[in-house]
Amino acid sequence: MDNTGKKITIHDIAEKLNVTASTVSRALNGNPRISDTTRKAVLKAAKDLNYEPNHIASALRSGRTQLIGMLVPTINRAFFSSIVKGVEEVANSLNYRVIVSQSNEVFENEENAVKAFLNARVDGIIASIGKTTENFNHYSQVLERGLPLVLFDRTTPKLQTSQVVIDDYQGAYMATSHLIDQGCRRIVHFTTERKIDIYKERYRGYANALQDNNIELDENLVFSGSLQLEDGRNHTESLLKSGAEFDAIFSASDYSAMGAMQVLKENGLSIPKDVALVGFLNEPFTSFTDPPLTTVNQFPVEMGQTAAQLFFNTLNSEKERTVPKKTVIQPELIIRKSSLKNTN
Amino acid sequence: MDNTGKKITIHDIAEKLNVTASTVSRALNGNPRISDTTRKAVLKAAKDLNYEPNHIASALRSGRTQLIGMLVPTINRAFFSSIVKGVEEVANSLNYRVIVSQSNEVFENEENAVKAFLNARVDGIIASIGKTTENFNHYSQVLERGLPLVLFDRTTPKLQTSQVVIDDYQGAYMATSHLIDQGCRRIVHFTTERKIDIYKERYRGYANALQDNNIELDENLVFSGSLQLEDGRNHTESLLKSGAEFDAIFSASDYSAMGAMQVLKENGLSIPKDVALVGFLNEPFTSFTDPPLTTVNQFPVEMGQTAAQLFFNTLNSEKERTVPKKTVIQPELIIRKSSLKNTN
DNA sequence: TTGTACGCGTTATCAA
DNA sequence: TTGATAACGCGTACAA
Repeated sequence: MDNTGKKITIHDIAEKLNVTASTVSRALNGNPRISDTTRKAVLKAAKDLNYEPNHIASALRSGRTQLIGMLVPTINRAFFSSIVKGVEEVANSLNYRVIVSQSNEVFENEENAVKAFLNARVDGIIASIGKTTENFNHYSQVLERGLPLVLFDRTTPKLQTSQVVIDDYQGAYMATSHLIDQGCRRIVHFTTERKIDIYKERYRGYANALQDNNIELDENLVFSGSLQLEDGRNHTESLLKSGAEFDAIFSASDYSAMGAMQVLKENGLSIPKDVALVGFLNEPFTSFTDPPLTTVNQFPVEMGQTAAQLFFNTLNSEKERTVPKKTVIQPELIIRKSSLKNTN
Repeated sequence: MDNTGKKITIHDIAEKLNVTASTVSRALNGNPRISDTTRKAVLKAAKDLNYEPNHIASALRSGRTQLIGMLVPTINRAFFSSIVKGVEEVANSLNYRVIVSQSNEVFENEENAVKAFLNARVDGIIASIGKTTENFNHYSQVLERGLPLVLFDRTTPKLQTSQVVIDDYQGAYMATSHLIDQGCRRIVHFTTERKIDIYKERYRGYANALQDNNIELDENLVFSGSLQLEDGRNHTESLLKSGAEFDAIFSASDYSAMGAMQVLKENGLSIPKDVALVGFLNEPFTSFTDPPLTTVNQFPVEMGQTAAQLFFNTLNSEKERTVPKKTVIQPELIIRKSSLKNTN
C-alpha cells in the first residue's frame, strides 16, 4: 500500500474511530474535556495513520504560527550567527521556528523584512537595528499589533520594548583598566564617528578608566573611522608617522586592532612590549593571531538565549500590561598575550 | 481614528468597492481575467485601507507557504552561515522566507527538524546531512511528498535529489600541486578517519597530485584525527619527535593547519622556509595568521545561491519528472605567504 | 464527555 | 469580466 501524497487529517482519524473531528482535535491538543479511552484511541490511530498536524490550518484558526521573525544585519558574521544560534536553540526547544532575514544595513531591506514577517504572521520579532536606521515606524507597527518585539545589540530608546545589550561601557572600562594595570599610560583609542550608542559607551568606558586612574585623556590619541582592518592600519601608520608617544592601543573592534597589529609588526615593534593591544568583539580569529589578541567577549550565544527568553516572557504575558525589560549582559575581558606585559 | 487591532481583509476591500472577494483576490494576484479599471480600484483601496495579505490563509488554500526549511549542522560557523546568506538572498528576492534549524550533528535533531519543517508545510528543504547520519528516511519522506530537496556540501548518493558540492578532489589536487611547485617533496597530509566523502576526495586529490609528479606517497606522512586545532598540534608534535623528514603540510582543514603553524613556530621553524603550509576551508581567520595561511576557498555564499537556484528549478518544474541535478563548484586556491617559498 | 456548527482569510471552480 | 459557492484543516462556542 502506497500512501504517497495522501494527507491524513483529523477527519480521517475521526472517521476511523467513529467520532467527530472535534473530539480528535481535543484529544490531540491535550484538552481535558475528553475521556481517557478515546484520547488513547485517538493517539493510537494518529500514530497508525501517520498523522501529521497541519500547522498552517492550526495557525489560521488559532492566530498563532509558532514562528519568530529574526532580523540581523548580516548572518555571516560570527557575532550575529552566534546570536541566531542562541535564539534558535531556545525557540526550537519550545516548538517555535525561526525565520531569518538580513538587512545588510540597508533601511529598505529592514522595512521589507519586517513587513514580510508580519505578512507571514509571525508571533513576534527579534531584531537588531540597522546602522543607519532612524525611522522606527515599521517596528512601531509590530508593537501596535500587540506582538512581542525584542531588540538586541543595536537598540533604540525610541521604542518601548524589551532589549538585550551588553555593557559596552564596562567592557571598555575593563579593557582600559587592564592596560593601565600593565603599566600603559599613553593609550590610543580607535572608535567611530557614527553616533551609535555602543561605540559612545565604549569611548565613555575608555575615558572614565583613564580619569579614574588620573591619566589625562589626550584627544590626539583618539582616532575615528569605520573600525575596519584598513582603518586600523591607517590610524597606526598616522600614529607612527606623527611620532606621537603611545604604549598601548584599545580598539573598539577586533578588526581595526588587527590592522594595528599588522602595521606595528611591519615596523618592527614588539607586541606587547612596545605597544600593548586590546580589541573588542572576541571574533574567532583573535585567538589565532600572533600574538593572540586580548579582547572583550560579548557572549553572543547567551545574548541570543536571553533575547529568546525575553521574547517568550512577553509572549506569555500578553494580556497583562507588559513592562519592557532591558537586560544588560556583563562582558568578559579575555586576556591574551597581546596585552600581557608583566608576564613577558 | 485608531485602527489598532483591526485587520483588513479582502472582504473589507470588496465591500468598499461593491465587488466580491474573488474579484479582489484576482486583482491582487495579477490574474488576467479582470478589467484594468477594477484592478486599479482594488489596488488603490488596498493601499488606502492599509491591507496586508494573510499568508497563512493563502497558504492553507493554495498549499504553498513560500517557506523554505534550511538545515545546517551549526549556524555559527563561517562556512555554514555564508551558505545561509546565499540562500536567504536568493529566496528573499523571490518572496520566499527561510526557516533555519541546526542539527548540531545529532541525528535526532536532524530528524526532528525535518519533521518540524514538514509540519510547518514548507515548500521544500535545503539541507546538509549530519556527520553521523546513515538513515535517510526523513529525507525520503520529503521526496515522497513531492517536495524539492536540495543537499549541499554533505550529501549522499542514496538520495535521488539535487545536490551542490565543491570539487574537493580538485581543491586538494591544486593545493598539493602548488606545494610541489614550490619545491616541496615530503608533503604531510592531515585527514580524518571518518568516512565522509569530502575528506576521502581531498585525500585522493593529495595522492593523485603526488603520483602525477612522480612522488611516492609515504603513509607515515598521513595523519588521521578530528582535524581540530588540537589534532594539528598533536600531529605536528609527533612529526617533530619522530624526526621524520618533511617540508610541507597540507591539512584538510584550516583548524588543524593552524595547530601545525603554532607548533612549528614554537619549535623555531620558519614558515614557509622550513615547512610550507596549506589549509582548506578559507576560514576568516586564515588571512590574519602570521604568516597568512594558504587555503582553499569553497565559495560558500555562491554555494548557497546555487542551492537556492536548484531549489527553485525543482519547484517550478514540479509536474515534469524532475531530473536530480548535481552542481559541482570549482574551488579556488588562495595563495598566501604560508606556502610561498619562491618569493621569499 | 461528545457532537454540531461555524469561522479563520484566502483561492479555485463553476456559472453567469 | 465578475459573482456565488465551496473548500483548505483546524479549533471552539454551544448544545446535547
